[in-house]
Amino acid sequence: MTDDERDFLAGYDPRAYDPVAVTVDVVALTIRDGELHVLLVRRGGPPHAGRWALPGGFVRGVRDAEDLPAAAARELAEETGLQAGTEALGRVHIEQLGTYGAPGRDPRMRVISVAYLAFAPRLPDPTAGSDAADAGWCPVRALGLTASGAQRPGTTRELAFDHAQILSDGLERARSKLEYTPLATAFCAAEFTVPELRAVYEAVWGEELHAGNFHRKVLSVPGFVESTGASTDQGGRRGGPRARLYRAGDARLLHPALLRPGREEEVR
Amino acid sequence: MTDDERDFLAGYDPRAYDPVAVTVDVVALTIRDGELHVLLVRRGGPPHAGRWALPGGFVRGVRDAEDLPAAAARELAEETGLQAGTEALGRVHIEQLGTYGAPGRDPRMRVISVAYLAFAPRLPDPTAGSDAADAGWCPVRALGLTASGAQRPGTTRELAFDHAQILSDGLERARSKLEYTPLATAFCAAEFTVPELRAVYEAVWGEELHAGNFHRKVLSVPGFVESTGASTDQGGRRGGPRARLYRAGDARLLHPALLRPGREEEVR
DNA sequence: ATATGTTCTACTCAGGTCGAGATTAACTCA
DNA sequence: TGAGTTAATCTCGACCTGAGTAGAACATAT
Repeated sequence: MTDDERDFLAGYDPRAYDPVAVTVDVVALTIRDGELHVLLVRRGGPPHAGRWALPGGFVRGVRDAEDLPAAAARELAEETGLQAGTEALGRVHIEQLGTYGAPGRDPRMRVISVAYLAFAPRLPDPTAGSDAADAGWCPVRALGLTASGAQRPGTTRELAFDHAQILSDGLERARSKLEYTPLATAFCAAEFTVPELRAVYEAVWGEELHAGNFHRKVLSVPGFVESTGASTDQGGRRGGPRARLYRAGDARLLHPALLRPGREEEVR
Repeated sequence: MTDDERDFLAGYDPRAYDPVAVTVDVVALTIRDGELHVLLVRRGGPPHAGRWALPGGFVRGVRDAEDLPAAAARELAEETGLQAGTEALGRVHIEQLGTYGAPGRDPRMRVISVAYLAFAPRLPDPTAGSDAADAGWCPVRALGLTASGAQRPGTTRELAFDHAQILSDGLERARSKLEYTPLATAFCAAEFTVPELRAVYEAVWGEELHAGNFHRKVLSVPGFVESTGASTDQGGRRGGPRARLYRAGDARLLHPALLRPGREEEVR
């Protein structure tokens, strides 16, 4: 049977072809207490029972056929207990991350996973209203991810399947997108201060930034933030003047970009 | 039936679940006669008979299970007549572009396509040795793509399915990657001159660059190119001194980046 | 109330990069 | 031989960056 004949058959009866399952997995990131967190669910049954995994599920193919971003939004809504169409879910930014389909990544069968990346302001705890056995926001730092996408040995929360690699790719994407898009505003409330925005960058990049230069650059990028004219009611927790309030501007790209410091170690 | 029960069944017998087919499509780009070209095949049968499409095919799921990048390389090799493992194919850069799975994008059934992007130096014409009815390198400019990814009405070569959108995404990825990676060297021969490298940037970006500034920036980026010490045998076609020869360096990221000019029109 | 420390915002300064143009040398073609 | 073309280098002003400083506003402790 040639490829053409096989493709022809598969075009009209996929059951005659090799069975492949498609899932959607979500890397949902948020910031809690100044630290970056990812949404994880604990697997109830085999394989990898008891391990933590990214929320996900099979794509509905024909009945209730849904687009891939819609499937990702549905998975996120199911795990976080947020109702679709809610204003809180509407502020969530969702984008495609990549597709993972290495043979053997799921021991049961051939599974191809389309991974999505979601950014959101602080979301509620997913303990209530979720159909997963256990779910929660986990500090990314506690997962012991290395630069190559593997987990350091001895990590308490071992991720299932190749989810450590997917999460690592998602983190790199998020760190990179903060540089040249106004994505950081998706982590903030509707109105925010420049120091709050700086805290987002510091949490995602994992390093402290120069407050003065950050302030100057954010305000100099056209369309990044726009002033509301108001200020915070009180000063900072440990003193300082009241910060001015801003909301997200209409720019989709930051120019000039806010580049990460310490990128001297070019990958060779 | 709840989602959990359905997932359980699908985990062990995918035929009990909604049928979804997975294909791999390839956006193969090369430069011929100073212009950017994409590899297209003409569809023999319905749907979209007679239209041009990106080369692609179904993923082998269980028998001869192959990884997604391997499937993309296989599709490219089949259409171009290049043998796998050849040195010419080894110089081809392949990366994942994105996954397209909107319901109805293929009228026959639910098809989810994982798109790959391939860059290569000038490859042979795919007329011989290919199993497709017709295949060839098409100038990207002739397809009349708009910024939003659609084709201008009246274009002679109308692309099948959502392949105009996929190609448009691939072009934007390629243009962007030239900025901060040494990808342009993948379009060149093993040894090349700075003007040849500049011609690659001009072909992909579609605009002329300042020769002097380009020269200075390429040589100032550490690890981008390294000198061979040799020069070309003859000067340019229409005169001029002999250009020095370089080969690709070991950098994976360009710092500082070579940004596109005229990006003032930030997307708002 | 006063003192002390913290934080937001604004400003300055040296160094580097960028775009645009000019210049010199090398080469082809008529 | 002369004209035109091109590679490679240099100059110059505008702009951006990181680092540091300074002042004003605010919370907290004494």
